[in-house]
Amino acid sequence: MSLRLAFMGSPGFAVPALEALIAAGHEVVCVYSQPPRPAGRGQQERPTPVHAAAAARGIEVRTPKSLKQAPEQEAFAALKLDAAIVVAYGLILPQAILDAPRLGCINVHASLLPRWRGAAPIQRAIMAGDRVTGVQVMQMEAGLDTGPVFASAETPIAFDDTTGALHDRLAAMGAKLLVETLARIERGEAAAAPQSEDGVTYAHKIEAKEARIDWTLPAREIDCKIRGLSPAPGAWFTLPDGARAKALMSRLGQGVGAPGEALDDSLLIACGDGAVRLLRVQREGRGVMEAEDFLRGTPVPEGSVLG
RNA sequence: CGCGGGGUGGAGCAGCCCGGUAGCUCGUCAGGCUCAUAACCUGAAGGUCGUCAGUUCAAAUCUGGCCCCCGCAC
Repeated sequence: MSLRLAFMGSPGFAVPALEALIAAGHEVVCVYSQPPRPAGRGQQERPTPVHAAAAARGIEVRTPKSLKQAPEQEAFAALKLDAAIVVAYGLILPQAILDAPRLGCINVHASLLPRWRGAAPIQRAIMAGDRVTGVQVMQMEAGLDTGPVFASAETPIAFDDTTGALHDRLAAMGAKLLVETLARIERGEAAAAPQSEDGVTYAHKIEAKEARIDWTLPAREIDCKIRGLSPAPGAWFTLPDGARAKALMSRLGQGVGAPGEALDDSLLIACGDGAVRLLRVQREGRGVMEAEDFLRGTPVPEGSVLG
């Protein structure tokens, strides 16, 4: 059995889902993704990861800036889909789009709803110190990640998890769960349960200014922020010489000192409460490296203070 | 052409401004010391200095092109 589908997604997180659908034998007739925009160093236009993956497989890619206009909605309806699979697409889907496919629009979301509805569920879960998270497959509604849930899968968040690691794990889990759930829906065996009305939280997009480390905060929070913002955008601070650096991995440590003060020669840094040991660091202009390597080029002796 | 930093033995860096026989920390290998060690001592191996071309008696160092990596902004 196979369904006639459109896939709507943009970042790397969505690529495994697209590939899994194809591998499962579904007919992905069209892929929607955010339009290429000048971005990054050099301001070159870059297609999204989903766009690139779809193009590489010869699938038609559409990149409308909005789906609110009638022509786009008509073009979508003309696909005569069984369902549209939406994974981190980044555009609001008007009711006309949600209603067009026979089975509606089905979404893969990287959190245990209703916790962390919104744009950055993986980062927010780690930053908040959650012990567990997961992926869910749900029926889309007009509201932001409010639809009833078909299926979910959980995974614990380890003390050394980063957004990067969790992202890859959840992307794979989501792809698998999506294919399994789609099969059940196809057989008419799937039931979607409404989300709880309690425990709703929103995973707001990560803003540049919150990536700076405030050493007066408790070590626990700083550790979670470092891992939650790793590898991108990366929690940053300033070195004694004024250069900027990112902390990509850390571990809670023990010690007391003025916020930002190095308590030994190995990047044990005092926070407002407790201390964190920085395990992976990147100085501006240089590559990411383990603390041991970093310190060989940029010593941070006990007593020096980070900003 | 958005702004900027960088490519030097396996790793991280210095040397470049003021051309002249490649340095530091670590790692590796061998030997020594030690009850023992990731500690200490001695010795060794290992580098076309990203790449192409130019200037020069001489280029890691000066000039130009190209490739790659990264920070900021977006």
